[in-house]
Amino acid sequence: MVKITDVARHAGVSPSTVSYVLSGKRSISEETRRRVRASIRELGYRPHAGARALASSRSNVVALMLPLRSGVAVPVVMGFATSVVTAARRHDHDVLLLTQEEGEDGLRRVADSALVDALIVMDVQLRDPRLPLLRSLDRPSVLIGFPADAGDLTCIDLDFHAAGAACARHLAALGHREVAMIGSPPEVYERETGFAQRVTEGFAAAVREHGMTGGVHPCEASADAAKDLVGRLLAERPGLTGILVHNEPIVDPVVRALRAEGRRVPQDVSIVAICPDELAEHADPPLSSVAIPAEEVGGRAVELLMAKLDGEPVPAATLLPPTLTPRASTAPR
Amino acid sequence: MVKITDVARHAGVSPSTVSYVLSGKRSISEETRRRVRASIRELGYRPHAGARALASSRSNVVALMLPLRSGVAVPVVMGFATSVVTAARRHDHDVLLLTQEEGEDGLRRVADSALVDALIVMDVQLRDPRLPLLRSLDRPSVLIGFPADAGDLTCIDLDFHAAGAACARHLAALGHREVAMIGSPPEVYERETGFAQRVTEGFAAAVREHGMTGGVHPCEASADAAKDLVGRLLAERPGLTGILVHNEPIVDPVVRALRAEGRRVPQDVSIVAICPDELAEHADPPLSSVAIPAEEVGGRAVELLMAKLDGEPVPAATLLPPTLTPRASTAPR
DNA sequence: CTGAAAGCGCTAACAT
DNA sequence: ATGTTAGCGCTTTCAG
Repeated sequence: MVKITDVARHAGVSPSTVSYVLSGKRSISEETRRRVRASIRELGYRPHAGARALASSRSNVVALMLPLRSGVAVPVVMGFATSVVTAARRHDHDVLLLTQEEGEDGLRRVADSALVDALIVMDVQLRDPRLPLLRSLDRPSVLIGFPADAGDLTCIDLDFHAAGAACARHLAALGHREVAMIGSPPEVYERETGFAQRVTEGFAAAVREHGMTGGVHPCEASADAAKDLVGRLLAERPGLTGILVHNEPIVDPVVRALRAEGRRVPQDVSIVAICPDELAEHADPPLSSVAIPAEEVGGRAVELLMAKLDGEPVPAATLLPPTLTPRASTAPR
Repeated sequence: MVKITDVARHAGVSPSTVSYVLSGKRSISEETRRRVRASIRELGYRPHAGARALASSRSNVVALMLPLRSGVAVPVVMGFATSVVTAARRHDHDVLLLTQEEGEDGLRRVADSALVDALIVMDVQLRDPRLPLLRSLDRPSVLIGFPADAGDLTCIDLDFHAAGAACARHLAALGHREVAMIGSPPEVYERETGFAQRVTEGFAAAVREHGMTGGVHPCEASADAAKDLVGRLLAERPGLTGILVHNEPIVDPVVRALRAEGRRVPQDVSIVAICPDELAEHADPPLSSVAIPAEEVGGRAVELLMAKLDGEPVPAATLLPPTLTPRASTAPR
């Protein structure tokens, strides 16, 4: 194994000079830098990560804890993970993968053993048991999602309130007056991640603001429940022409239920969804939708983390503005 | 930070004794072990990962390189990743996540810097540029998938030949005599991962063996191409009653095309697919299928790696037997 | 069964 | 602008 002393000897300098050439932490003459760089290349030198971590108390690794639980869309998680890795590499960091299953112990383990310098935690619940732990760690962290009481923890996520509002506004702009939102199962609004609640609020506020009528209807994630609900909605509100669906598994069933009731999409009823792009694109018809910008969330989360590692102040909350992509499921009334 | 000397002092022993209690590399009296363990717990001691790696030249971290490219099913990749992490933890190892994008340089970087002890590489191509590199590294690795020339590299994957055969056998057992396989796009058979080729061979062999008739038809991954091909097949072979589809994106389109031609599934034509369970379950009707056992592949890959790290010999090739799950898309002729 | 002590390879004062 | 050197915290001979 090639070590720093080998490089130093080969370049005719001291080990510290090699170290400084690498870190750029002090000025080096052009000539010396050139020689050292050449030696490094020639010998194929790679600093030993462990030695470096020991001496500098920086591992240049960040932990990323991902959820397994169904309920979180797999493509979203993957997109998020890859963008975190890519962004981390831009800052010369690597990513250690943890599963939600490891929980607080896992986070404590990698933090206390100095395996990682910082942590990113995805799928944060409203009352997440990991929060007190993260607060107690001496290492910076970023949460994806907003817990009930974030305190001074750094959080980032799609602005779900704005997403709900954007969907209502989209329907309003198309001339719809009577709308409805088909939401997540009731229990999701009670515990879980809180974003569901925010969508309903944003939707309701925008409905009011644009002088439309319509409320929010939680719905179990089964095709039968969707069919029932759609039937009921149509019966009770004959003038209904626009629906926001925020309940991934029943996006398709809702459309099918409408057709079964003799309504065409989008000619008779327009549908907007908050769901992964993949789902929206492959639906029949392709759905106008707001997607979770997984790539951007991941990238930004890393930027926040790096700023914190550098001791820079960062905003406690970052809300990413939603983007509504119009597709074939919405039309003017 | 609590260090080993703190624990040693607290327990009234030497640092090396603490180390040996932790590693179990030499016998310790019951009494001493008890005291040391108590001190460790009481002080909340965690060995510094970097220091440990430096002293022992073992980081207890394995690299996992995952593909981003579309074409590899996202849920399969995720299932694989989580099973690798879970299995690695059972062996007291952590997992460093790399993206395919990082390529050979990424692998070299983490290996040469001693960041990782071993590597798992997914989505291995027939002629993969990473193979020579992996061979040249002084660290053990396991490949998911079989390249054209594996040499003595350790590989593991579903036995795709057996999978193709199992599907043909399933149709034969149901009494089908005229069958066909709708395969991947032609270019997949030329380069790429080689497994596509193996499916066709297994299918063809079993068709012959069971005295059935039927060939393999590559197909572009578009609904139109699927429709064309189904139309042609039905026209040319009026007696056709069984189809194996090995082309994820067009599984649904094939079923729809059959219906458009007036054939019911499974009453008129039986369909078997080689695709992720998720897709098969949600199809209409749910598809009899062989899935890639992502969980098992991940777990076994880690076991192989750990064996290699321990200097134990392992088989160069591991082929996991396929499991065909009968669902609603196949019926007796 | 346990201790003492020599590094592992690198960084960061401290010098000059 | 560069060199010298004292650790970083742990494992592992070497001794007993």
